[in-house]
Amino acid sequence: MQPLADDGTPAAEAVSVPSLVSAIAERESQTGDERPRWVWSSSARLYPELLRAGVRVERCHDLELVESLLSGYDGRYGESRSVAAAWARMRGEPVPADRRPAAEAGPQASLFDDAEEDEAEDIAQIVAVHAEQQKRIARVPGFALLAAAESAGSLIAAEMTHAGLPWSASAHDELLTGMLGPRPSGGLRPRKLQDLADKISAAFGRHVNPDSPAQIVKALSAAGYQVKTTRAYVLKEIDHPAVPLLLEYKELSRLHTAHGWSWLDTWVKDGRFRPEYIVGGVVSGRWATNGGGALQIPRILRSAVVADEGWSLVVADAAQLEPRVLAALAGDRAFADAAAQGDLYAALADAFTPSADLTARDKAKLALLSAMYGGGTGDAVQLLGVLKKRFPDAFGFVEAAAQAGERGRLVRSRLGRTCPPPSADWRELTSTDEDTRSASAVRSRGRFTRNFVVQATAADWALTLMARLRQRLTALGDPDLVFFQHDEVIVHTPTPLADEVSAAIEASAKEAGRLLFGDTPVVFPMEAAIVHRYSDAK
DNA sequence: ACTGGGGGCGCC
DNA sequence: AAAGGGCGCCCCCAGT
Repeated sequence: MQPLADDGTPAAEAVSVPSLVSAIAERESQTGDERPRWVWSSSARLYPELLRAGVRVERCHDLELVESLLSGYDGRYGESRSVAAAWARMRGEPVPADRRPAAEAGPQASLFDDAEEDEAEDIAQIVAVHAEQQKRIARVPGFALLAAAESAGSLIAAEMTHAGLPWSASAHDELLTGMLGPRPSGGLRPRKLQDLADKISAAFGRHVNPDSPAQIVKALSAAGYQVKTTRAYVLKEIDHPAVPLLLEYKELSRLHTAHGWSWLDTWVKDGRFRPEYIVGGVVSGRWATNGGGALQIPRILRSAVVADEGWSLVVADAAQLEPRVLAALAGDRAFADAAAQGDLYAALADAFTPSADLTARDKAKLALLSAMYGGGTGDAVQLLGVLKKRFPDAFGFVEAAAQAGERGRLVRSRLGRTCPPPSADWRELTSTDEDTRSASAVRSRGRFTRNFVVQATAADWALTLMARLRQRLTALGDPDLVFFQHDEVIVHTPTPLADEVSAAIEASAKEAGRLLFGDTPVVFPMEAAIVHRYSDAK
């Protein structure tokens, strides 16, 4: 493994060093311009080992992530993004198979110790692929920022795993015990769940496993209620004594299975929750996680996220991010004026008439969500009409994205992240003659591209925010980014620095807006709460 | 015994 | 007329 320090010299010379970790540490300990942008194949594979050795790097260029972005832009999705594959493609040679299947190419693989093995990266390939990527990046406005932000994200992801989210196992355990009863031994249900299961069977007058939707459907049918699914919102409409028990069972059962004691045993060590974040794991640019369900932590468990003594959590989320992104993207003057306000939905409310069950603000929110997600049943049809009339450019922007999708075309985020092309199956389903083509497949693709432009640009914004914030936090010293969930961040900081962290977050949010959209009236408020427990925010 | 699709639901 | 974006994780259950 031979990362290349790209310090501006056109042809870098290869230098052998006795210890790569030490060599990187030494360069990073220098000041200002002496610190390079490290060009390497993958932060996910290489950076954790550096962090364990106590070395942080300021900047990098992650060749694999950038290769994914570039090939996606060219409409080639899912092809191998390894340096060797990129090298072969640029020379028109046969693309070698990945050495390791994607599933094994995780960050646990270490490349520092076996530079002589076949894992060794060829520095000539790295130089050439990097140069080629630079050329491709320069052709697309915004892509330089996207590549830099994605690469910064790859550093942040590894650093967040390294730092871990402060997690109180005892608070978590107490919460579970309070809600479920004492921790059961073996594979038994906790007492509270078993009680509910017994009562559910009693209410139906027959044995019913509440974990089995099929059994619930049958039991309800026997009781005279025909349902197709047993989702909570369907059950809520049914007047049967088993229903409240089932709803309570579902909620507690989910807590137990997804974030119960076994989760605690598996994921929390030494007061830290360390999920593995997957940068670029979602096509829209959102992150995914591998194991731990880090992006689906139930709100109730936020009381287990507790700062260390003398430290605080600075919790901040972007308010109404996606509609603001739409406003900035669409350049709709009237809509952007509303998005210049602290409460965008309230600012739109005067376009809507309140009804018995919905305020004008509720209606504005519903109309916007429908426009961005492709919904629009019942009431929303009329609300969408209002949106179309009052904010034609904003409405037209998402409509155009939907139409592009329905025609099989690609759409992109502000910075150029591109949606995957439709599958061969989709082309087959939608390209046949009028009688047999699948209208639902066409519409489904339209909903996807309609949402993509907004969700992916929101991800552009969030990633840019994170990159800027990371730089500001480095200047402050001790504060650690410890959590990132789409439009929300948590920083763990010595309490005396908390105000400065808050200011850094707000400044970074403003800066992200400027970097993406330039001079726009749209604001991106991101107000931070300084708390000891996550649950105390908001 | 294992696997993969589907149901259901947590988060945004 | 109806039409609801993106994920990860658990369990069930049918197929092998």
